[in-house]
Amino acid sequence: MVQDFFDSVFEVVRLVPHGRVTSYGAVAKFLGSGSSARAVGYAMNASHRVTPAVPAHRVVNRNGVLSGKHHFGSENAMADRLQAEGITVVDDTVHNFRAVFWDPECLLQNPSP
DNA sequence: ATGCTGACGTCGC
DNA sequence: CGCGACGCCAGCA
Repeated sequence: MVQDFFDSVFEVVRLVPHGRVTSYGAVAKFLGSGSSARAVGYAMNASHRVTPAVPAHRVVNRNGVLSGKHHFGSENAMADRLQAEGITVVDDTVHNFRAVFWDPECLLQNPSP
């Protein structure tokens, strides 16, 4: 039993591999609530006050757009971090989004400790 | 105490 | 094909 929808989101986001990104809907769907993508996004809002720090910058919308980059203190902070991990970000949008996209369901197919 | 908004996604018309 | 409305959760005025 999950303690909170937020905690679940934080855990999944923290599981995102370095150099990979995921989408709100993917996390929401993984949690079992594909309709709560919005709640996932809002969870990110509270992620900054959670420890350990949640790599919210690795979470983008379905279009691969850095929807919440405005919430990172600096508008370039999110894109800069993604590029620092090897992710190409152009015009606040993740290039080759499909290539760097990481789905939490991957854990179910490749349970890596 | 109540209501609204907000980092999305999916379905319908 | 384009646009709108709905559903979800929590924080904040």
